[in-house]
Amino acid sequence: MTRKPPASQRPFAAADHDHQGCVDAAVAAAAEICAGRGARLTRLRCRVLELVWGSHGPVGAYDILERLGRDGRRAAPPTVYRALEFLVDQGLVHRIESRNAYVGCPDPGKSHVGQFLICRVCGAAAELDDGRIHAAVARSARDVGFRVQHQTIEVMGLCPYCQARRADAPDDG
Amino acid sequence: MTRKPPASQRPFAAADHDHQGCVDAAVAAAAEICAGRGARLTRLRCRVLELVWGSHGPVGAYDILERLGRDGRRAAPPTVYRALEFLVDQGLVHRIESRNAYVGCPDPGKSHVGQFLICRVCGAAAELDDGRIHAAVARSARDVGFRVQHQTIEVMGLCPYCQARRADAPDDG
DNA sequence: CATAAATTGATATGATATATCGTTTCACAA
DNA sequence: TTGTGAAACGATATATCATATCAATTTATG
Repeated sequence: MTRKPPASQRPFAAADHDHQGCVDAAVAAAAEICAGRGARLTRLRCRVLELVWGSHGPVGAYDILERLGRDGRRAAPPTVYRALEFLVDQGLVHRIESRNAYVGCPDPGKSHVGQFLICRVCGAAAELDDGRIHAAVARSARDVGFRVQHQTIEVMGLCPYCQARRADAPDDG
Repeated sequence: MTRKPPASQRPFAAADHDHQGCVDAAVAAAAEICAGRGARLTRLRCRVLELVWGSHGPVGAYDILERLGRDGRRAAPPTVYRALEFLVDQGLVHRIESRNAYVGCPDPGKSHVGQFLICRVCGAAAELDDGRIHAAVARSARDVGFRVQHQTIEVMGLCPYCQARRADAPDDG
């Protein structure tokens, strides 16, 4: 379907990548998934998905609201939150709890509970789906008799590009 | 210092435990830690710590605010948030990102980045400090060139007691 | 005591999220 | 085509969580 390597091999996008391609791919994948489920990816929901994909970092609901307004579309908070709820339910978007924000899922057909690496400098997020992490959490929980329903794993730090940039200009901190 | 087993062996408290003992122990540990650091555990901060320890579950800042008010103490949001900031900085309290709430650290002398198991039914939280989880996350991040600064790991599910209770009355869901 | 620093009080506001109800759109059947 | 019910959306109001700012008070210390 695509010539790109799988998500696991390109967790962070380069600064000069073709981002419109990311948006288009996300919309196409979403359309296919929703069609297969009888879920309705309406114009509004599709537009919100595009806006979530405005960058590779988590985007706040009110940022999306403001950008919808720029479209000329009148919108209030519930409009955005309902669209986001739909997208999250369909696994097309993930909520980043530690940021109160939302990020597109790069592989919505597959992983629905991932781990997120978020760069403190550029804000980019990468989604991993590492079975070892999942298993380590599951095992540790089981050891204490806890039944896991959902894992929230969000890691803050520096992405490879921003590490390199910092090395170029070490006076920044 | 104490005859209780270590935190790793009692992650969830039984419903009928002596909770005042938990509060007293938390305050005593906090006093000792702050004294050792020259940090000031003022009356206000100590009271907020007690209120965070009002239960074993995460407590919202505005719940604390309301309870401070019941003391007869006039308080505004910044008062509570500043006290919480101090307590979090000292490692006496942790913020639960997925709940926008705060929970006491059961072992503040030791672990400062843990993993949290939170029961959806009773709200109780258990703090783990499992090196295997930490290591799995660190390794996975390193594999993609990400430099980890902070891990947020919050797991929702059912604690042992609520699992047992649900088994007793399976018609609840 | 005098002073500076830390802490707390008080007011205002920003940021995130949901409850509720009326209207529009859509799928589908008659 | 049109009627119908369900889903989606618009609109208003309000709830919930958090911080900026500056004044007053308390504390450590010379």
